[in-house]
Amino acid sequence: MDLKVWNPCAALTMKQSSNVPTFLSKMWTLVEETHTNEIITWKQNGQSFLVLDEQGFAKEILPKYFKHNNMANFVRQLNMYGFRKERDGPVEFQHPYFKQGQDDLLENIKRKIVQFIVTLVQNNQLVSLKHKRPLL
Amino acid sequence: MDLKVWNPCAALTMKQSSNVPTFLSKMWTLVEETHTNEIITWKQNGQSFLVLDEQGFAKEILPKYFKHNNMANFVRQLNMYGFRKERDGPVEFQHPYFKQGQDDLLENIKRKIVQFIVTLVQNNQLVSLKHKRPLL
Amino acid sequence: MDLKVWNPCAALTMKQSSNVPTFLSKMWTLVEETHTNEIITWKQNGQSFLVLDEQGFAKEILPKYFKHNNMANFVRQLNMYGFRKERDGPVEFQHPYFKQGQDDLLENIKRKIVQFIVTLVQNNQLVSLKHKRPLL
DNA sequence: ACCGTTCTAGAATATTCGGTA
DNA sequence: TTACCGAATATTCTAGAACGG
Repeated sequence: MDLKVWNPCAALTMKQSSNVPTFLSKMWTLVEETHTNEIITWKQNGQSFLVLDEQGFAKEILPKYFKHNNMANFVRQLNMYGFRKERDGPVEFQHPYFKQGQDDLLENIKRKIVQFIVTLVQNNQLVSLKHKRPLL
Repeated sequence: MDLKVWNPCAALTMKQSSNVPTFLSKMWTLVEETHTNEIITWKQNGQSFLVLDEQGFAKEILPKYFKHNNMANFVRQLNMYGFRKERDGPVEFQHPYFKQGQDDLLENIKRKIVQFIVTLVQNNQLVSLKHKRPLL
Repeated sequence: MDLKVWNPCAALTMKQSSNVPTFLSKMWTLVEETHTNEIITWKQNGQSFLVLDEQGFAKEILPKYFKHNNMANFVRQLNMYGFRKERDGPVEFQHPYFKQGQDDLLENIKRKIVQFIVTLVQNNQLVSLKHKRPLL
């Protein structure tokens, strides 16, 4: 098996101290990066981002930020955070709170929770056993 | 072995992020296209569309939008969405919500569901086992 | 807009007239192909297959047999037919009836059906309305 | 308790083949 | 005969689930 060089410490342009999950701040950073615009970049209007070179993105960009080099894993995370893919066409994802130049919106993006737990919580059937309080 | 060139990435005039199925937005787009009016075009009143050159449509237009080049497949989709063919005359299809210049009507067109499931649901014999609720 | 070349008509070494689904016969054929052994090939024991060059497989092999060029779509089909991925290591999938040189075993591989329908059928709650018979 | 990685499955539409009214 | 439909597989996008950190 080949030797992969992980570099999860690529310089982030936004401070990691905020309450924004690591995935979101890393992803926002790598889309903002201008010297990789041939691979991944904002769409013209800055309302979504494009992956122009899926191969290069998976093998060169991803391992610089995450512990893997698979596009499928990246997409799984995108969906976990509510991003949607543009159908038919080049790889394009969007989220109402993921926009060019506005990293302050990222904190509005919430990671999805396991659905059957959400339902139970909504039905007041599930509480935190540790702190004895509702979860949502 | 023959080499077929599919190019399903023809530019769409509608946003794909809408809730309109891909087939409808693609089809509406290709009928609207003016530079292919010799092959497929709106009827004079804009209430239905005509396929003037079936061969050209199948072999040149279809593979630009879909992953096939068969007229029969296209017609199957039309029927799935409730389009009806005009008897007697050139190839002409119509649907009450498919009109020239009005892509906002497309969202009213509903795709048919597998019939035996529809019937069972109407008889209240089919529920989603996952969510414990009727499917329709 | 980019131009993609689909060639779903690559010569098959097994006759398509059998009752084996297209996906299985195509996949068995492309694994058997010796001139692409650098990209995809049988494991030494012939009990599973390896994808050695995922990038090349997705962009060069897949579109020669199927109407897409995405690894994810290929994996979805594999799972639909019951193939399992080998954890930890290079891309390796296996199925008890998918073995080197034995295309006669392929007919034992069954495609999965939507699960909630399977359950209903097993409970004798779902029949074909057309032919008035159980569906399985 | 939450996030990240991985593999598999759900669900809707799309393509194909063949049958029926 | 022709238009339409049934049903299975194929393609696409998203979610479930297990596990570890």
